[in-house]
Parts: sequence; structure tokens; C-alpha cells
Amino acid sequence: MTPVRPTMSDVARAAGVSAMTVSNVLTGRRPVSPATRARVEAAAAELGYELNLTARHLRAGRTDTVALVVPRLDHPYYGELAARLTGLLAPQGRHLAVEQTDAGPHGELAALTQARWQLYDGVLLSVVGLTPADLDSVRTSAPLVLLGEQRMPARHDHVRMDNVRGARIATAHLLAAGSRRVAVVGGADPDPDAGMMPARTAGWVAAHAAAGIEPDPALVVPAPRADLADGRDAVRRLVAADVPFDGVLAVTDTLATGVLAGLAEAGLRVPDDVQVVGFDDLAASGFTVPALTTVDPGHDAMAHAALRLLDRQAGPAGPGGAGDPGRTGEHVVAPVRLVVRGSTRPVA
Amino acid sequence: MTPVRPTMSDVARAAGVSAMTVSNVLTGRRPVSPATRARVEAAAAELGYELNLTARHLRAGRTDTVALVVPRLDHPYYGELAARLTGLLAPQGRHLAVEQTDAGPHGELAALTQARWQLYDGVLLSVVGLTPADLDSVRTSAPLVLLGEQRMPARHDHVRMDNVRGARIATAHLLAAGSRRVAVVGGADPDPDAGMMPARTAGWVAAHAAAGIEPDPALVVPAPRADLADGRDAVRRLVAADVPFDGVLAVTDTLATGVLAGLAEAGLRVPDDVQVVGFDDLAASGFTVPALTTVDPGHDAMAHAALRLLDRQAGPAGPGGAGDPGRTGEHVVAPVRLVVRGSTRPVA
DNA sequence: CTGTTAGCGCATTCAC
DNA sequence: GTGAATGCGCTAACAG
Repeated sequence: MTPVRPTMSDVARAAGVSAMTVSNVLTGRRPVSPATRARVEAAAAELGYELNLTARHLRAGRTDTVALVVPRLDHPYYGELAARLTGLLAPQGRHLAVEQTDAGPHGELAALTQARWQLYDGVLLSVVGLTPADLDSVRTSAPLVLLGEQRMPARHDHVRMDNVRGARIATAHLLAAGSRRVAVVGGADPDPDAGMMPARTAGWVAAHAAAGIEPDPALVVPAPRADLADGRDAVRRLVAADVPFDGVLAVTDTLATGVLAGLAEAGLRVPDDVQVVGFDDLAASGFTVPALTTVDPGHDAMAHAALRLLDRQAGPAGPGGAGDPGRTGEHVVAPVRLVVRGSTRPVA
Repeated sequence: MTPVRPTMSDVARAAGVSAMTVSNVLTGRRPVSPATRARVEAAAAELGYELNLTARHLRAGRTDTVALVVPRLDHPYYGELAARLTGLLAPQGRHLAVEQTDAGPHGELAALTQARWQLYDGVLLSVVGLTPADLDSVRTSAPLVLLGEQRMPARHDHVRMDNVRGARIATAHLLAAGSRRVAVVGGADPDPDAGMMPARTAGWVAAHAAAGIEPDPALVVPAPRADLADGRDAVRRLVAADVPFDGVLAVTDTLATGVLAGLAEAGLRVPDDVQVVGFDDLAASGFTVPALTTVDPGHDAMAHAALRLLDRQAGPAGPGGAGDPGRTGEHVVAPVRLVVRGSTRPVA
């Protein structure tokens, strides 16, 4: 009457076979005669046997579970990424476990150095705040693929979006539709390799250069936390400072959604007074009022690439794949695409 | 030069002690002399030793990781819940791993019967589509707490919102502010125990009863997937069918956001022509245009309660806590609260 | 097709 | 305060 969980030996005894045969029935790694198989399955069902995955992991080094490590789970971007990855893994009988590090270098660095990723067959790490030096010092035991918009050490596999091009075509769209003073909300020192905000700001600069327009530095509005309130506050600040503007490139859809709220609050009409374009193509962005013109950052391509790179590491070199300091990683850039909706005016 | 990971024995050899002593240094479960401790720590650092968590788990039965299992990770409600739980666990040195089951009974039931939850110290399972019978048949090895709005078997611990009351006060607010024909988007057969939509519809019915109004069945609009498109389409359907309405109770904020999009599309003004109230108080709901009046379902209370129940199971009866068929679970109902914003008119 | 032996890396006895 | 033996539950490698 002890509620102790039965083990393979228990099942084996009940079925009159050895533990090895039970294992073979369960894993299918070696052929088993139908009769034996049936006896084992019956015994397992009878005893309510459940495989102990921890023991399997210790022995076989495999959990069939991939970790996705992100800064914040309450940001829809990561939720959508997680859902997409789960959808790709499920048909293969693999699982995704998502963990949050909280934004900032401390949490992310801790994430990397922690032994707990051994619980997983591989780790997809969304990097926001780490420096290349931080990343360079990293040794992980499990296969590792980095996701993020900053420059990463060459030895790690890395998947990112085409931020500069995305921001450039988005800004070009605003300019083509008549905006002349396009604010960049979430703007920063332009730099294609220094993270999401600098890279997208670089695209904003490039679009202006291509159009022969000198952008006003007053139109660069920082948004450190990149959340909804930051977007709304950016508009408040522009209005309060009397900086005229007739277009907004928000570097994320979340910021753009906040911008729409700020514009409504200020009594500015979208797209008539101010055109707005975002970046990320979140599910909700098709349902804002008005619906958001935005940049699809190649979600599917990123998810596919990330898993392909992970599997590539798991393959040849064994667990040492990412640990080899001399290794050269693969760096994938997903293609972007402009999605035109109601927050911008038709282009002639 | 083999990149094989060092084990405790390796560290022990390097430090000139036994593996047991290394373990004692790392766990602190037995006193170790400062000199020995220093030697062991130096050796561990030298070799780049990392504890093998899987082995510890097999031996000690503990991963310090709790699983949150949800239907969909791209639904902001679950992302926000996950972020909240992570925040509560982190200070205790514990972790949250989130996994998605995909909506529907099959995925959820599979989730429950799967042995893989052994990887975790406990499981918080968000239930949407399972019947009580499904749940009754469940034996999990790890501590289990159910989250969800339907009736659950008494033996499981369970945390839910006060759906009926939430929907009732939300609807009462619409009626008090002058609406007379309040549609319920995501409506279903009213029943306080049959899941989120029936329970919230029951609240809508109750508010009408209290106000002495007979609600028109034509105002009950189903929204099976409860996503943004369902919300927008509900408005399209009401308009196309010429059903007059001057208020909407959307049973989730996601639906409400879709409803706002649909109303904008139909040229109906919010709150002047139609007042809208949602349910869930998502982060984004403060930034829709106009901002959404909604029901705060007691997020914090739910998160706290869920973890408390999990820890309670882990404590006394050992791992058998939830497995005992004779056990009586605790059932917690979080308190709701109306959050008034711009999508409803001021109440006199 | 099936069984036997051995050991994954750690932590719990029990000894000293 | 430290060490030696033992086993958690499973599966690879070798029999047969």
C-alpha cells in the first residue's frame, strides 16, 4: 500500500522478463517479439508504471526538451516566439520549456553560467543586455543558439532579424507617404551592431539619407524599457517640447501601441496628422485602432533557423559542439517584410 | 584535452579529499573545515566543475524548478502570469519553466499523463478543456495545482477567479452608465462551473436580473477561440444581423481589443455609441484606444495562492501529496476588482 | 530476440 | 570532521 512508484524492475518481474526488455519495449530501440511486448505493456499498465525521465537523462543524456530563455515572458514578442517554437518541436516529439531571466545583464549572465541548463537538450538564449565580452566568456554544456539583435561572438550560432533594412523600408514608407518629420521612438545612437534600438535607428538614418533629408536630432526619442508606457510618454514628451512631427517610427510594435495611445490622448489623428509604423508584427498589431503598419521580422524563418542550428550542434561534435573555443558559429539573418495597414496613408 | 565534464571525483582527487567532502562543501549539509573547504573550492574553480543537476535530481529528487503548463503561450494572459510567478520564485532561488499544451483536451490530457513533469518539483496546470472525469483519472507524481475556471475534482488543489462576480460588476457598471442592450462577446450557456465563458455569461445574466432587465438572447455572441479576430468578428456579426446594442461585455480583454477594432471599423464610437468592458486587466488594456475598462481578476492573489498550495503539497506527505486519492484539495477563489477606464462613460 | 553486467554522478547511510 | 560503501532508475555494451 506504499504509494512508491514502480520501476522497470517491478514491471519486469510482473511480466516475467528482464528490465532490459522492458526498456526495449518502451524505447523501441531494439526489436521485441509481439507476445513479450504485449505482456510487458500489460504489466506496465497494471502497475501504473511511468518512466523515470531523470534516470533516463542521467544515463542517456537526453530530455527531448529544449529551453527558450527570454528576458521577459510578459512581452508578447517572446510569447509568440515560444508558441511558434513549440509548434515546430511538437511534431517531432520534443518539447519547449521557456524560462525568464528578467531584462538586464545580470540575469542573462547568470542564466548562461548556470548549471541548470543541463536539464535541457539545448538552449535558445534571447540576448538583450550582454556585452560580447560577457558572451565570449561563456561555456555552456548544452548546445546553445543565441537570438538577439546585437553583435555576438563569432563562435556562437546566432539568429537575428535584418533590423537596419526593416527600419529603413518602414521609414521610407512614411517618407513616401508624405511624412517629413519622422520621430524615432526607442531611438538611440545609430549602430547596426549595438543592439535592437541602435540598429533600427540606423535604418531610420539610412532612409533619410536615401531621401536626401537631414533628420532632426530632436526627433530621436529614447524609450529605455520599450514598453507601452514608454511609447505613450514619448509622444507626451514630443508634444510638451513642441517638437513638430508628422510621422513615427516606433522601434517595436509595443512602443507603437503606446504611441497610438499617446497620440489619441493628444488629439492627434492617425494617419491624417501623424503616420505610425511599428516593428515586429505582433498578433495584436492587426487589431489596434487604427491597425498598425509594421515590419514582419521573419518570425518563421527565425524559428526554423534556430532549431536547425541547435540540431546541427547536437549532431557531429557531441555535447562539445558549442564548447569548442575554436569553433566558428553560423550567423543567420532573417528577411524582413513591410506589412501595410491603416496607421499609414496610401502611397501614391 | 578531452572536453569531458569534470565530476565530483575529479574535484576530490585534485583537492586530495573524498567525493563526499566535495558534496558537503557544495551542499553545506555537513560542516567542513575552512581549510578543506578552501582547497575544494579552489580545485572546483580550477577544473571548471559544474554540479550535474540530473544526477542530483535522481538521487535527491529536487530540481528547484516549477513547471507552468498553459494552453497557449502567445496569449498575453499566460505570459503575464508566467512573469508574475517567475518573480515570486526567483528570490527563493527557484525557477519557473513554462510549457505549452496547445488548446484542447487532447494536449492537456496528454500533458497530465506525461511522465515528463518529473523533471520538475511541481506543476501548475492551466486547465481549459478537460472534463472533471479526465481530471479525476489523473495521478501525477509531482505536486500539482490546477488553475482554471471550470469545476475541478475536489481532491486537487485549485485556484480560480471569481468569474461570476467579475462579470456581474462589469455588466452592472455598463448598465449604471446607461447601456440597455449589452452584448456578451464570448457568451455561452450560463453556468458558474462550466468554464470561463459560461461563468462570465452567468455574471452577465445576474447583473441583468439585479437590474430588472430581461437580456435579449440575440446579444449572446459566441467566440470559440477567444482571440482578437473573434472579437472583431462578433461586432461584424451583430452589425450584419442588425442587432442593436449599446454596450459590450467581452469575456476577455483580448476579445475586447478585437471588439474595439470591430467597432472602429463599423464607425461606432466608444464609449459614446457603445461602451465596452473586458476581463483580465492585461497590461495592454491600459493602452488601447480608448483605454479599456476591465476586471482585475486578482493576478497577485492567484499567483501567491498557487505557489502556497504547491509548497503545502511538497511539505507534509512527501511526493505522494496529490497522488492520494482520498485527499481533499484546497480551492482558492481570487477576489476581483473593476478597473474603470475610458471605454465606459462616467457613472453619475 | 533476450538476458547479464556495469555504471551515468551524486547523496544517503554507516563507519571512524 | 572525514571517508567508504551503496544505490537512485535506467540503458549501452556485450553476451547468448
